[in-house]
Amino acid sequence: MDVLYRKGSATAAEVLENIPQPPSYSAVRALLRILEQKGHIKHEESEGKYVFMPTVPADKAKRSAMRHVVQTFFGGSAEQAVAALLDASSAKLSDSELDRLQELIERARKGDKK
Amino acid sequence: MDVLYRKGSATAAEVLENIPQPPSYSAVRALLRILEQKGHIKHEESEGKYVFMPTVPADKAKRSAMRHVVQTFFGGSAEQAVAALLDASSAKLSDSELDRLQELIERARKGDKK
DNA sequence: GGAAAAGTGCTAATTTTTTAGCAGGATTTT
DNA sequence: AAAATCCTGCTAAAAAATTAGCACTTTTCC
Repeated sequence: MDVLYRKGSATAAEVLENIPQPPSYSAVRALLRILEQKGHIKHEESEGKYVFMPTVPADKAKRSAMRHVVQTFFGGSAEQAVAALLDASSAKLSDSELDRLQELIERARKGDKK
Repeated sequence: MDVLYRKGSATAAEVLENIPQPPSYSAVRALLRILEQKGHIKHEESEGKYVFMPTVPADKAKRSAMRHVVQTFFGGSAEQAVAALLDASSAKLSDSELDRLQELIERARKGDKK
């Protein structure tokens, strides 16, 4: 699933390539079949290949994943989660990115008009 | 693992209680044994019970989990991740929390002195 | 102190995953 | 167009996870 969300979609071979300690090609195909049975992914045919993709749209999945991490590791505190995020990648954030974040917070403060 | 990180530590029975669609008690015990074999958790004995806890300290696990989500769902962009976080829980953030976040960003901007 | 309850260690059977490998169809290459 | 390659569908075997359940020890309760 991670591979599919990272890439958006992928063939069985691509999924295999993107797994760290890869199982066999057979196992990947079997897994993709099971995931499809369970409704987590679907596939389309393109040039004779099957291209797999998640059934749950990326937005939903993002929120869900975030919520899960915040719940599991930060006791539900978004503040602490953001702090960890900034801390873990502070070097990578440019000034302009920080500017945009400031603005986001301002917007969150003023109202919840999405 | 999620249960253990959420609660810090737990007995087999507690783990079972905290799993949504719980498997059997036997399965939980077997799983805990396997996780211990693999080195992901350890246990201490307390009043005759085994109390299980993660071997990887919470800090490390937090960062790792965050990095993983940011990589998988936000293409490595911490900014987008923060945005999603704020968006998903904007209603829940108090003014004082937002204040602290502003300050965190300021600190991230000025220097990386941890 | 003794009975009941709760917890672990173990075993064996069932179910699920993982694996290898082959037949057949489609694509690509030459 | 023939050959080679790639990919799916399938089957069968091996490996791993899940389950139930019993013996034994430790706690708890009366």
